[in-house]
Amino acid sequence: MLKITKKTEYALIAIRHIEENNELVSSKEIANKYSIPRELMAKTLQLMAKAGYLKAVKGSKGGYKSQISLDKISLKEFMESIEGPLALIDCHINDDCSQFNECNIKNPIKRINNNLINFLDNISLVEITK
Amino acid sequence: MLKITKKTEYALIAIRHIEENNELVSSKEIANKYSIPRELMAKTLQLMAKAGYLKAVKGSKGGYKSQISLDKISLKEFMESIEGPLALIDCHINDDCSQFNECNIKNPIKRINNNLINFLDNISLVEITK
DNA sequence: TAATAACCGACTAAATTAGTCGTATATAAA
DNA sequence: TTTATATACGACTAATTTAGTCGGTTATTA
Repeated sequence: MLKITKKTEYALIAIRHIEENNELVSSKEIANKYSIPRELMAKTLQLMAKAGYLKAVKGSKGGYKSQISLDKISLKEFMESIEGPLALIDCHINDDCSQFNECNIKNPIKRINNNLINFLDNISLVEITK
Repeated sequence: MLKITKKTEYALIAIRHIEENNELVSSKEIANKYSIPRELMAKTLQLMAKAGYLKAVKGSKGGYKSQISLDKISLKEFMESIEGPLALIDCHINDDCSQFNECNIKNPIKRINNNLINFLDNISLVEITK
């Protein structure tokens, strides 16, 4: 419960590593260094490139470099671009909960959810490098 | 990611319902009203009774009643008594992560995790009734 | 042209979460 | 004293989500 996924974890490890390297860094290199399955690391980096956080360079000697300022990105934004919208329970994303009408906690949970999102939105990615 | 479980959700629904009823309330009654599987609701209520939040009364005409003041319990405390210790990633609970030595985000994540726990510890269960 | 790296989708495996079932015990009422 | 109904509890199955793998393509360097 309340866990972050490995994908997100790997993404954070990668973004910190890349940020601390001026050179191009390959997925293989990161996977090796942190004992992360190669394919999974590769896929995650591709997601991050797609989201605009990284610049990808193909071919031999290729790899990734950072394309962002960590202090401009919130943890919330970063996580959502990797995993999709965050919500404590699903009815906050898709309104199709059959129990919805009777549910006596939807409003309180909604409120707490918003506060949580806000909490994550106030944490900048720079925090990861400290 | 970052979801709360149905068990926790059902527990919150139940605690609010019970709190707003002076009489004994049975698991069946709650399960019916909120379209929750009976057995699951029953099990969850048993957990809550074990944790001391509810008083259980056996037998026909039996059920549960509240044994706490919601404002005395934090969301963190409540969730943990139902689901066990909260942590964004497992290495914060059991120290046996094989990637631990190389991990470059363990400290930042630990910090963020503590802040999150703190956030939940500052929300009282009364919030659920508002 | 060989080696290497990003790219991408489909797939399988593992783990967690959700829900079920059977059986025992306690209590109230017919 | 029997029947109905409630909690108690552990073992089990089903469903969903998360983690990881595989095969093939494209781009670049040497």
